[in-house]
Amino acid sequence: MATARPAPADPSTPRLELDRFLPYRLNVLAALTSDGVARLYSRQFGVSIPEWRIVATLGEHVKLTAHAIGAHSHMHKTKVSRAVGDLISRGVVRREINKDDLREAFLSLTAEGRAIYEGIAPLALSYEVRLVEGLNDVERAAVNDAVATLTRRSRALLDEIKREQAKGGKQDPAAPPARLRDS
Amino acid sequence: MATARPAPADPSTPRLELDRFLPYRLNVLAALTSDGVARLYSRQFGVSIPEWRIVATLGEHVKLTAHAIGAHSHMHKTKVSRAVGDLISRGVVRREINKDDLREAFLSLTAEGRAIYEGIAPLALSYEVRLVEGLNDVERAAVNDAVATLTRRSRALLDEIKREQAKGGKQDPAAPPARLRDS
DNA sequence: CTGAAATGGTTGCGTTTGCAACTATTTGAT
DNA sequence: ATCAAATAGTTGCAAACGCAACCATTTCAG
Repeated sequence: MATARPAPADPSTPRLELDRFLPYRLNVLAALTSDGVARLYSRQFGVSIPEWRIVATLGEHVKLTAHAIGAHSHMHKTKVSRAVGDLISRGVVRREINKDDLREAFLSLTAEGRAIYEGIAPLALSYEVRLVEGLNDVERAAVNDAVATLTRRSRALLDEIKREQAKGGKQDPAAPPARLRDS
Repeated sequence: MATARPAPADPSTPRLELDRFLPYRLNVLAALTSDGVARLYSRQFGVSIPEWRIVATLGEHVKLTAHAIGAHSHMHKTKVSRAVGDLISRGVVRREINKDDLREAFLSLTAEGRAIYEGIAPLALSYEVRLVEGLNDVERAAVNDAVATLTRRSRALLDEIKREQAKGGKQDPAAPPARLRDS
Protein backbone atom coordinates (compact mmCIF):
# COMPACT_ATOMS: atom_id res chain seq x y z
CA MET A 1 0.00 0.00 0.00
CA ALA A 2 1.56 3.27 -1.11
CA THR A 3 1.58 5.99 1.50
CA ALA A 4 0.46 9.14 -0.25
CA ARG A 5 2.14 12.19 1.14
CA PRO A 6 0.04 15.13 -0.02
CA ALA A 7 2.89 17.29 -1.38
CA PRO A 8 6.04 16.74 0.64
CA ALA A 9 7.13 20.41 0.52
CA ASP A 10 10.60 18.96 0.49
CA PRO A 11 12.99 21.52 -0.99
CA SER A 12 15.84 19.03 -1.40
CA THR A 13 14.02 17.01 -4.06
CA PRO A 14 13.19 19.37 -6.92
CA ARG A 15 9.50 19.22 -7.72
CA LEU A 16 8.41 18.21 -11.15
CA GLU A 17 6.86 21.03 -13.09
CA LEU A 18 5.47 20.04 -16.42
CA ASP A 19 6.38 23.21 -18.20
CA ARG A 20 9.96 23.08 -17.08
CA PHE A 21 10.21 19.43 -17.97
CA LEU A 22 12.35 19.12 -21.06
CA PRO A 23 10.62 16.23 -22.85
CA TYR A 24 7.29 17.95 -22.41
CA ARG A 25 8.62 21.29 -23.62
CA LEU A 26 10.21 19.63 -26.61
CA ASN A 27 6.92 18.05 -27.50
CA VAL A 28 5.06 21.31 -27.29
CA LEU A 29 7.69 23.02 -29.37
CA ALA A 30 7.75 20.27 -31.97
CA ALA A 31 3.97 20.34 -32.25
CA LEU A 32 3.96 24.11 -32.70
CA THR A 33 6.50 24.04 -35.49
CA SER A 34 4.86 21.11 -37.26
CA ASP A 35 1.55 22.81 -37.10
CA GLY A 36 3.09 25.97 -38.50
CA VAL A 37 4.82 24.38 -41.48
CA ALA A 38 1.91 22.12 -42.24
CA ARG A 39 -0.40 25.10 -42.43
CA LEU A 40 1.84 26.63 -45.03
CA TYR A 41 1.60 23.74 -47.44
CA SER A 42 -1.17 21.31 -46.57
CA ARG A 43 -3.99 23.49 -47.76
CA GLN A 44 -2.70 24.47 -51.15
CA PHE A 45 -0.92 21.22 -51.97
CA GLY A 46 -3.32 18.76 -50.37
CA VAL A 47 -0.50 16.86 -48.74
CA SER A 48 -0.55 15.54 -45.19
CA ILE A 49 2.46 15.57 -42.92
CA PRO A 50 3.44 11.93 -43.42
CA GLU A 51 2.97 12.38 -47.15
CA TRP A 52 5.13 15.47 -47.12
CA ARG A 53 7.86 13.58 -45.35
CA ILE A 54 7.84 11.00 -48.09
CA VAL A 55 7.82 13.57 -50.84
CA ALA A 56 10.62 15.46 -49.16
CA THR A 57 12.70 12.35 -48.73
CA LEU A 58 12.24 11.39 -52.35
CA GLY A 59 12.90 14.95 -53.39
CA GLU A 60 16.34 14.69 -51.86
CA HIS A 61 17.22 11.14 -52.74
CA VAL A 62 15.47 10.56 -56.04
CA LYS A 63 15.02 6.80 -55.73
CA LEU A 64 14.50 4.84 -52.52
CA THR A 65 12.80 1.74 -51.21
CA ALA A 66 9.92 2.08 -48.78
CA HIS A 67 12.18 0.70 -46.12
CA ALA A 68 14.79 3.39 -46.72
CA ILE A 69 12.14 6.10 -46.64
CA GLY A 70 10.91 4.83 -43.32
CA ALA A 71 14.38 4.70 -41.86
CA HIS A 72 15.25 8.13 -43.12
CA SER A 73 12.05 9.88 -42.13
CA HIS A 74 11.41 8.05 -38.87
CA MET A 75 8.07 6.62 -39.82
CA HIS A 76 6.50 3.27 -39.10
CA LYS A 77 6.56 0.98 -42.09
CA THR A 78 2.79 0.66 -42.18
CA LYS A 79 2.47 4.41 -42.24
CA VAL A 80 4.90 4.59 -45.13
CA SER A 81 3.16 1.75 -46.93
CA ARG A 82 -0.25 3.34 -46.77
CA ALA A 83 0.89 6.86 -47.51
CA VAL A 84 2.91 5.65 -50.48
CA GLY A 85 -0.07 3.71 -51.76
CA ASP A 86 -2.10 6.88 -51.61
CA LEU A 87 0.55 8.97 -53.30
CA ILE A 88 0.87 6.44 -56.10
CA SER A 89 -2.85 6.39 -56.73
CA ARG A 90 -2.74 10.17 -56.90
CA GLY A 91 0.11 10.14 -59.37
CA VAL A 92 2.62 11.78 -57.08
CA VAL A 93 4.93 8.83 -56.64
CA ARG A 94 5.98 6.07 -58.99
CA ARG A 95 6.80 2.48 -58.00
CA GLU A 96 9.28 0.34 -59.83
CA ILE A 97 10.07 -3.17 -58.70
CA ASN A 98 13.70 -3.97 -58.14
CA LYS A 99 14.42 -6.87 -60.49
CA ASP A 100 17.43 -7.88 -58.44
CA ASP A 101 15.30 -8.29 -55.34
CA LEU A 102 11.66 -8.84 -56.02
CA ARG A 103 10.66 -8.13 -52.45
CA GLU A 104 11.37 -4.47 -52.68
CA ALA A 105 10.52 -1.64 -55.02
CA PHE A 106 12.12 1.66 -55.78
CA LEU A 107 9.99 4.70 -55.29
CA SER A 108 10.48 8.04 -56.95
CA LEU A 109 8.60 11.24 -57.61
CA THR A 110 6.60 11.67 -60.79
CA ALA A 111 6.73 15.01 -62.57
CA GLU A 112 3.73 16.04 -60.55
CA GLY A 113 5.40 14.85 -57.41
CA ARG A 114 8.49 16.83 -58.15
CA ALA A 115 6.38 19.89 -58.79
CA ILE A 116 4.86 19.46 -55.36
CA TYR A 117 8.27 19.08 -53.82
CA GLU A 118 9.56 22.16 -55.60
CA GLY A 119 6.49 24.01 -54.44
CA ILE A 120 6.64 23.04 -50.81
CA ALA A 121 10.40 23.11 -50.22
CA PRO A 122 10.71 26.91 -50.39
CA LEU A 123 7.73 27.31 -48.11
CA ALA A 124 9.31 24.97 -45.60
CA LEU A 125 12.63 26.75 -45.82
CA SER A 126 10.98 30.12 -45.41
CA TYR A 127 9.27 28.86 -42.31
CA GLU A 128 12.60 27.89 -40.87
CA VAL A 129 14.05 31.27 -41.73
CA ARG A 130 11.18 33.03 -40.03
CA LEU A 131 11.50 30.75 -37.04
CA VAL A 132 15.09 31.67 -36.29
CA GLU A 133 14.94 35.26 -37.41
CA GLY A 134 15.84 37.50 -34.52
CA LEU A 135 18.61 35.15 -33.50
CA ASN A 136 22.19 36.03 -34.28
CA ASP A 137 24.65 33.56 -35.73
CA VAL A 138 25.94 32.46 -32.36
CA GLU A 139 22.47 31.77 -31.09
CA ARG A 140 21.55 29.86 -34.21
CA ALA A 141 24.60 27.71 -33.81
CA ALA A 142 23.63 27.14 -30.19
CA VAL A 143 20.17 26.02 -31.24
CA ASN A 144 21.59 23.59 -33.75
CA ASP A 145 24.09 22.22 -31.30
CA ALA A 146 21.46 21.85 -28.62
CA VAL A 147 19.16 19.88 -30.87
CA ALA A 148 21.96 17.72 -32.19
CA THR A 149 23.35 16.96 -28.77
CA LEU A 150 20.00 16.17 -27.22
CA THR A 151 19.08 13.95 -30.12
CA ARG A 152 22.29 11.99 -29.83
CA ARG A 153 21.89 11.77 -26.09
CA SER A 154 18.22 10.78 -26.13
CA ARG A 155 18.93 8.08 -28.65
CA ALA A 156 21.63 6.61 -26.43
CA LEU A 157 19.43 6.98 -23.40
CA LEU A 158 16.56 5.23 -25.07
CA ASP A 159 18.80 2.32 -25.89
CA GLU A 160 20.00 2.16 -22.30
CA ILE A 161 16.45 2.10 -21.05
CA LYS A 162 15.45 -0.58 -23.48
CA ARG A 163 18.37 -2.69 -22.37
CA GLU A 164 17.57 -2.16 -18.70
CA GLN A 165 14.00 -3.21 -19.28
CA ALA A 166 14.95 -6.18 -21.39
CA LYS A 167 16.94 -7.49 -18.46
CA GLY A 168 14.82 -6.96 -15.37
CA GLY A 169 11.67 -6.55 -17.36
CA LYS A 170 9.85 -9.74 -16.37
CA GLN A 171 8.34 -8.12 -13.28
CA ASP A 172 4.85 -7.00 -14.18
CA PRO A 173 3.56 -9.15 -17.02
CA ALA A 174 0.02 -8.05 -16.25
CA ALA A 175 0.69 -4.55 -17.48
CA PRO A 176 -0.72 -3.79 -20.92
CA PRO A 177 1.66 -3.19 -23.85
CA ALA A 178 1.43 0.55 -23.18
CA ARG A 179 1.31 2.03 -26.64
CA LEU A 180 3.84 4.74 -27.11
CA ARG A 181 2.21 7.32 -29.25
CA ASP A 182 2.66 11.07 -29.33
CA SER A 183 3.96 13.15 -26.48
CA MET B 1 0.73 22.45 -66.00
CA ALA B 2 3.64 22.60 -63.62
CA THR B 3 7.02 22.32 -65.24
CA ALA B 4 9.05 19.94 -63.12
CA ARG B 5 12.70 20.74 -63.14
CA PRO B 6 14.39 17.53 -62.06
CA ALA B 7 16.66 19.03 -59.42
CA PRO B 8 17.76 22.52 -60.38
CA ALA B 9 21.31 22.12 -59.06
CA ASP B 10 20.98 25.79 -58.20
CA PRO B 11 23.47 26.63 -55.46
CA SER B 12 21.88 30.01 -54.71
CA THR B 13 18.68 28.50 -53.34
CA PRO B 14 19.62 26.24 -50.42
CA ARG B 15 18.19 22.79 -50.93
CA LEU B 16 15.85 21.37 -48.38
CA GLU B 17 17.27 18.48 -46.49
CA LEU B 18 14.91 16.81 -44.14
CA ASP B 19 17.42 16.02 -41.47
CA ARG B 20 18.69 19.55 -41.33
CA PHE B 21 15.20 20.93 -41.24
CA LEU B 22 14.53 22.22 -37.78
CA PRO B 23 10.83 21.34 -37.40
CA TYR B 24 11.56 17.82 -38.52
CA ARG B 25 14.54 17.47 -36.21
CA LEU B 26 12.53 18.81 -33.31
CA ASN B 27 9.86 16.24 -33.97
CA VAL B 28 12.32 13.39 -34.02
CA LEU B 29 13.91 14.64 -30.84
CA ALA B 30 10.59 15.11 -29.08
CA ALA B 31 9.48 11.63 -30.07
CA LEU B 32 12.69 10.11 -28.78
CA THR B 33 12.44 11.78 -25.40
CA SER B 34 8.76 10.99 -25.01
CA ASP B 35 9.38 7.42 -25.86
CA GLY B 36 12.18 7.31 -23.31
CA VAL B 37 10.26 8.77 -20.40
CA ALA B 38 7.15 6.81 -21.18
CA ARG B 39 9.09 3.58 -21.09
CA LEU B 40 10.24 4.46 -17.60
CA TYR B 41 6.77 4.75 -16.15
CA SER B 42 4.08 3.35 -18.42
CA ARG B 43 4.81 -0.26 -17.75
CA GLN B 44 4.94 -0.24 -13.98
CA PHE B 45 2.26 2.39 -13.43
CA GLY B 46 -0.09 1.51 -16.25
CA VAL B 47 -0.47 5.13 -17.28
CA SER B 48 -0.48 6.36 -20.85
CA ILE B 49 1.19 9.57 -21.93
CA PRO B 50 -1.97 11.70 -22.02
CA GLU B 51 -2.94 10.27 -18.66
CA TRP B 52 0.46 11.08 -17.23
CA ARG B 53 0.13 14.63 -18.43
CA ILE B 54 -3.11 14.96 -16.55
CA VAL B 55 -1.73 13.37 -13.41
CA ALA B 56 1.34 15.58 -13.59
CA THR B 57 -0.72 18.71 -14.05
CA LEU B 58 -2.93 17.84 -11.12
CA GLY B 59 0.10 16.89 -9.11
CA GLU B 60 1.35 20.43 -9.41
CA HIS B 61 -1.89 22.34 -9.20
CA VAL B 62 -4.01 20.23 -6.90
CA LYS B 63 -7.39 21.29 -8.25
CA LEU B 64 -8.22 22.28 -11.80
CA THR B 65 -11.03 22.17 -14.31
CA ALA B 66 -10.70 19.99 -17.39
CA HIS B 67 -10.41 23.14 -19.42
CA ALA B 68 -7.46 24.35 -17.37
CA ILE B 69 -5.76 20.99 -17.64
CA GLY B 70 -6.13 21.09 -21.38
CA ALA B 71 -4.75 24.59 -21.62
CA HIS B 72 -1.86 23.83 -19.35
CA SER B 73 -0.88 20.53 -20.88
CA HIS B 74 -1.62 21.38 -24.52
CA MET B 75 -4.17 18.66 -25.06
CA HIS B 76 -7.37 18.67 -27.04
CA LYS B 77 -10.43 18.88 -24.85
CA THR B 78 -11.81 15.59 -26.09
CA LYS B 79 -8.56 13.89 -25.24
CA VAL B 80 -8.69 15.36 -21.76
CA SER B 81 -12.33 14.44 -21.37
CA ARG B 82 -11.81 10.81 -22.26
CA ALA B 83 -8.59 10.37 -20.34
CA VAL B 84 -10.12 11.97 -17.26
CA GLY B 85 -13.15 9.73 -17.53
CA ASP B 86 -10.83 6.77 -17.57
CA LEU B 87 -8.77 7.98 -14.65
CA ILE B 88 -11.89 8.58 -12.59
CA SER B 89 -13.20 5.12 -13.25
CA ARG B 90 -9.84 3.76 -12.15
CA GLY B 91 -9.91 5.78 -8.96
CA VAL B 92 -6.94 7.95 -9.83
CA VAL B 93 -8.77 11.23 -10.20
CA ARG B 94 -11.74 12.70 -8.39
CA ARG B 95 -14.37 15.00 -9.91
CA GLU B 96 -16.22 17.62 -7.94
CA ILE B 97 -18.76 19.88 -9.58
CA ASN B 98 -18.24 23.59 -9.11
CA LYS B 99 -21.42 24.81 -7.43
CA ASP B 100 -20.77 28.35 -8.59
CA ASP B 101 -20.69 27.25 -12.20
CA LEU B 102 -22.46 24.01 -12.91
CA ARG B 103 -20.89 23.66 -16.32
CA GLU B 104 -17.51 22.87 -14.96
CA ALA B 105 -16.02 20.53 -12.39
CA PHE B 106 -12.85 20.60 -10.38
CA LEU B 107 -10.56 17.64 -10.78
CA SER B 108 -7.99 16.46 -8.29
CA LEU B 109 -5.89 13.42 -7.52
CA THR B 110 -7.13 10.75 -5.15
CA ALA B 111 -4.70 9.24 -2.69
CA GLU B 112 -3.95 6.60 -5.26
CA GLY B 113 -3.49 9.26 -7.90
CA ARG B 114 -1.06 11.14 -5.72
CA ALA B 115 0.85 7.95 -5.09
CA ILE B 116 1.18 7.51 -8.84
CA TYR B 117 2.35 11.08 -9.22
CA GLU B 118 4.88 10.71 -6.43
CA GLY B 119 6.03 7.50 -8.04
CA ILE B 120 6.44 8.81 -11.56
CA ALA B 121 7.78 12.28 -10.85
CA PRO B 122 11.21 11.11 -9.69
CA LEU B 123 11.48 8.79 -12.67
CA ALA B 124 10.70 11.65 -15.00
CA LEU B 125 13.17 13.92 -13.28
CA SER B 126 15.85 11.27 -13.39
CA TYR B 127 15.27 10.89 -17.09
CA GLU B 128 15.84 14.59 -17.55
CA VAL B 129 19.01 14.44 -15.49
CA ARG B 130 20.33 11.59 -17.57
CA LEU B 131 19.37 13.40 -20.74
CA VAL B 132 21.47 16.46 -20.02
CA GLU B 133 24.28 14.72 -18.21
CA GLY B 134 27.51 15.36 -20.02
CA LEU B 135 26.54 18.97 -20.59
CA ASN B 136 28.13 21.67 -18.49
CA ASP B 137 26.14 24.48 -16.93
CA VAL B 138 26.64 26.84 -19.83
CA GLU B 139 25.44 24.24 -22.30
CA ARG B 140 22.43 23.41 -20.20
CA ALA B 141 21.51 27.06 -20.06
CA ALA B 142 21.92 27.23 -23.82
CA VAL B 143 19.56 24.31 -24.27
CA ASN B 144 16.97 25.90 -22.06
CA ASP B 145 17.28 29.22 -23.79
CA ALA B 146 17.08 27.64 -27.20
CA VAL B 147 13.89 25.78 -26.37
CA ALA B 148 12.32 28.78 -24.72
CA THR B 149 13.17 31.13 -27.56
CA LEU B 150 12.02 28.77 -30.27
CA THR B 151 8.80 28.09 -28.45
CA ARG B 152 8.05 31.77 -28.11
CA ARG B 153 8.97 32.37 -31.69
CA SER B 154 7.02 29.42 -33.10
CA ARG B 155 3.96 30.49 -31.20
CA ALA B 156 4.15 33.98 -32.64
CA LEU B 157 4.85 32.59 -36.08
CA LEU B 158 1.90 30.27 -35.92
CA ASP B 159 -0.35 33.19 -35.08
CA GLU B 160 1.05 35.15 -38.00
CA ILE B 161 0.39 32.27 -40.34
CA LYS B 162 -3.12 31.81 -39.07
CA ARG B 163 -3.79 35.48 -39.59
CA GLU B 164 -2.34 35.43 -43.09
CA GLN B 165 -4.50 32.48 -44.00
CA ALA B 166 -7.60 33.95 -42.43
CA LYS B 167 -7.21 36.92 -44.75
CA GLY B 168 -6.32 35.53 -48.16
CA GLY B 169 -7.54 32.08 -47.29
CA LYS B 170 -10.59 31.89 -49.54
CA GLN B 171 -8.58 30.68 -52.50
CA ASP B 172 -8.87 26.92 -52.58
CA PRO B 173 -12.07 25.85 -50.89
CA ALA B 174 -11.80 22.45 -52.55
CA ALA B 175 -8.86 21.49 -50.38
CA PRO B 176 -9.68 19.02 -47.63
CA PRO B 177 -9.49 20.08 -43.96
CA ALA B 178 -5.98 18.64 -43.76
CA ARG B 179 -5.84 17.23 -40.28
CA LEU B 180 -2.84 18.44 -38.39
CA ARG B 181 -1.66 15.53 -36.38
CA ASP B 182 1.79 14.56 -35.27
CA SER B 183 5.00 15.62 -36.94
C1' DC C 1 20.82 -28.46 -52.05
C1' DT C 2 17.54 -27.84 -48.54
C1' DG C 3 15.15 -25.77 -44.90
C1' DA C 4 15.24 -22.11 -41.36
C1' DA C 5 15.71 -17.47 -40.51
C1' DA C 6 15.68 -12.85 -42.14
C1' DT C 7 13.87 -9.08 -44.84
C1' DG C 8 10.55 -5.98 -47.62
C1' DG C 9 6.17 -4.87 -47.70
C1' DT C 10 0.90 -5.25 -47.04
C1' DT C 11 -3.28 -5.97 -44.50
C1' DG C 12 -6.73 -7.02 -40.63
C1' DC C 13 -7.91 -5.29 -36.41
C1' DG C 14 -8.78 -2.85 -32.24
C1' DT C 15 -7.54 1.64 -30.28
C1' DT C 16 -6.91 6.45 -30.34
C1' DT C 17 -7.46 10.63 -32.50
C1' DG C 18 -9.63 15.18 -33.63
C1' DC C 19 -13.53 17.39 -35.70
C1' DA C 20 -18.22 18.61 -35.59
C1' DA C 21 -22.29 18.59 -33.38
C1' DC C 22 -24.59 18.48 -29.24
C1' DT C 23 -26.31 19.48 -24.19
C1' DA C 24 -26.21 22.34 -20.34
C1' DT C 25 -25.19 26.43 -18.10
C1' DT C 26 -23.66 31.15 -17.73
C1' DT C 27 -22.76 35.83 -19.51
C1' DG C 28 -23.88 39.94 -21.80
C1' DA C 29 -26.50 43.08 -24.55
C1' DT C 30 -30.73 45.40 -25.24
C1' DA D 1 -36.23 40.37 -18.02
C1' DT D 2 -35.16 38.10 -22.19
C1' DC D 3 -32.75 36.09 -25.65
C1' DA D 4 -28.37 35.55 -28.28
C1' DA D 5 -23.70 34.42 -27.79
C1' DA D 6 -20.10 32.27 -25.22
C1' DT D 7 -18.21 28.56 -22.48
C1' DA D 8 -17.47 23.73 -20.20
C1' DG D 9 -17.68 19.36 -21.31
C1' DT D 10 -19.37 14.93 -23.79
C1' DT D 11 -20.23 12.01 -27.67
C1' DG D 12 -20.86 10.13 -32.66
C1' DC D 13 -18.10 9.36 -36.30
C1' DA D 14 -14.69 8.71 -39.73
C1' DA D 15 -9.92 8.81 -40.32
C1' DA D 16 -5.40 7.42 -38.89
C1' DC D 17 -2.51 4.86 -35.96
C1' DG D 18 0.60 0.92 -34.54
C1' DC D 19 0.81 -3.91 -33.58
C1' DA D 20 0.73 -8.47 -34.97
C1' DA D 21 0.16 -11.58 -38.39
C1' DC D 22 0.88 -12.49 -42.84
C1' DC D 23 2.83 -13.33 -47.89
C1' DA D 24 6.69 -13.35 -50.93
C1' DT D 25 11.35 -13.49 -51.67
C1' DT D 26 16.13 -13.76 -50.43
C1' DT D 27 19.96 -15.14 -47.47
C1' DC D 28 22.41 -18.17 -44.73
C1' DA D 29 23.75 -22.46 -42.25
C1' DG D 30 24.70 -27.10 -42.43
